[in-house]
Amino acid sequence: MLAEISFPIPLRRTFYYLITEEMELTAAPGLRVLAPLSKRSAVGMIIRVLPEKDADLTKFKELKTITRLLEEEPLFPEDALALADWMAGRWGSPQGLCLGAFYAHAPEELPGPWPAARPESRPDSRVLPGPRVELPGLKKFTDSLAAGTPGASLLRLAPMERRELVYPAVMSAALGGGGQGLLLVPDLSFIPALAAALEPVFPGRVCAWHARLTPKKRAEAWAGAFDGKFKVVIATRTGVFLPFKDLRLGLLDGEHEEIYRQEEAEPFYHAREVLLKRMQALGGQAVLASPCPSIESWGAAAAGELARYDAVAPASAASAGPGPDVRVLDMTEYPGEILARPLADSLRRAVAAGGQALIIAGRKGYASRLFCANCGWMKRCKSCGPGMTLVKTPDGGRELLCRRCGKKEPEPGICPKCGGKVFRDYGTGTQKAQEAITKLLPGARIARFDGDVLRGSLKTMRAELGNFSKGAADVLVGTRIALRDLGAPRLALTAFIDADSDLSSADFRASEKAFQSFYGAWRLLGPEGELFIQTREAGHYVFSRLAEMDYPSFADGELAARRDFFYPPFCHIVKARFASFDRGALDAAAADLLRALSFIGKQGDASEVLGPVTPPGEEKRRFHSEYYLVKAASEKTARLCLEKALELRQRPGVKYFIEADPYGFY
DNA sequence: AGCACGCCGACT
DNA sequence: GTCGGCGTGCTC
Repeated sequence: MLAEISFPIPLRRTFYYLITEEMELTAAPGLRVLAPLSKRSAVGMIIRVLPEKDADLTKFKELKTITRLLEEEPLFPEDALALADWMAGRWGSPQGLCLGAFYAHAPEELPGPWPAARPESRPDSRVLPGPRVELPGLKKFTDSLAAGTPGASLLRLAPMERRELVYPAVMSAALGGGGQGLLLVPDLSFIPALAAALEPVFPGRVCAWHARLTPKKRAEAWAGAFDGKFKVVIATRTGVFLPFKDLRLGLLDGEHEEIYRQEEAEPFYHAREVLLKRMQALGGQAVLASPCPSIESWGAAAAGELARYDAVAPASAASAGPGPDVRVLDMTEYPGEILARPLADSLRRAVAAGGQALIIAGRKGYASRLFCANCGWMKRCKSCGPGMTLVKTPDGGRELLCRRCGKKEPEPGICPKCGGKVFRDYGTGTQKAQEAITKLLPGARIARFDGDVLRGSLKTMRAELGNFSKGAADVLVGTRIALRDLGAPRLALTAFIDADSDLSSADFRASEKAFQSFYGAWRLLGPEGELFIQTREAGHYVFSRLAEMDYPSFADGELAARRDFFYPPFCHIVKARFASFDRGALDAAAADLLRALSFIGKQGDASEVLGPVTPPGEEKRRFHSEYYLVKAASEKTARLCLEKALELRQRPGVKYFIEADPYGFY
């Protein structure tokens, strides 16, 4: 007999090995094996056991034999093989690496009495009731969890979250009948407080999992989750692959956070999707929680795929209470000003009163939008919405570019609204903002936090932020990154100098991210605080319900826009980028791709191929690069496109970058 | 990913 | 004359 083995190596193929007669009794898919591979020994996983006659062995000369089986029963009660296959198709990484994510941290020798110690779990008398939480809507949700019906839900949290109260209540309700819970968090810094909050409910059985564990702690955590010693594991992204004896609840905190997407190294995946798939395979419960859910999840809830619960007071009641004030400033009314008058006045007042302010400027290196100097009219992209950017053409001319879809148009000579002939560009980076504030507040202490400081050194960066938090500066000028790393100060004022730089970015998620930034900035304010947002697009729906921090209104509007412009969750995007010094080879590679994707658009759905897009500024280089985007109407079509793009025979001298669900397009 | 092979530069 | 840089190729 043969075993087909998958190894955690970046190869898109599996290997056949002989198994001994002794192994034949227990060898089965899902078991790890030790086997000679090349000139070393490697751990892999059996994906199939088959008779020799069923395998095509003509391509190689020698069959090796498996050294030994590492266990007698699969590590994962759910089908890890099926999950890995799904991951591989969904994000295009080799199946072996996807499967490897599940067992990469497993010790070669499994701990304890095993597999005997895997009894059915029973209601657990050691689970104590969770804390009492008075949040409208939460009781209904915890009751539904306690009923134990398998399914997935979206839990929208109150603006002031109170996760340390809500999550213990959720875990207690879901696990009272037995089983284990997994709590995934965006960052390891969230773990200690949540662990402390969960400890009273599951005394001695709360465990942490993250990348910085020492090898010993790591082995303990892995084994404790595996054999059921731990009731709840609080983990960062990679925790989604941990083994559990009896996983009943997977709870994803801050489900909108981009950190859940693994894009730096293979295997590529999104922990949110893996968790949903895994809990579905287990027949357990999945909960996605966030005060401002991703539009993907919002859409899934609207489509009935997720049950939505709102653990918040109704918007009307929330806006009636005292809270930070939100003011959207229409910059067409303040032509030429970096800080509009109302913002300048408030800023001066706030700092004079001893308060601190955070000023968010536009991104560095951001190419600004073009608008009419007379009436403020701005050229927008017809097919996807955002303001267009002025760029130089290879022959030295100028044209307008949509940074989102790559559409190009000639530069307008005359404003279609007022007939004006003078156009100006608009956009303010941190440096310009700092100068303006220095001028406005001559005596103030101003700190800066942006890409330049970041690149300087990690220490400088920490120092700047730390000093500001300690009150050593009155004003912090930074980019959006500053929001993420600032602790929890009680600010008197925060302001977005150029909110449009976020809205017009290359990413179709721009509005969603912008709202999340506004929300994040708003949370940093003290009760009397003020949030200012300067924009030339005051009519944009992102601002319409901002005053009440009314996320559902925004999300409904954004979802409608995604439907109109055919963006996720209504389509699946596959991006294929080619790079080469050889123009001809690059063109040939692109032609290969278009040939392979020629079925797109012929099936009567809305699927389409966009491109080629040349990243701006690269037109004249000796080194060529361009990309195509497939907007596929279904996940199935997207998988097919991804598969075909990955199967392309690679032309020499051309680099291929194939990606599912690209976040930024450049 | 490992691991080996192999082909050029700079060192005891 | 060897040590060692990392480009290339292979793994049942």
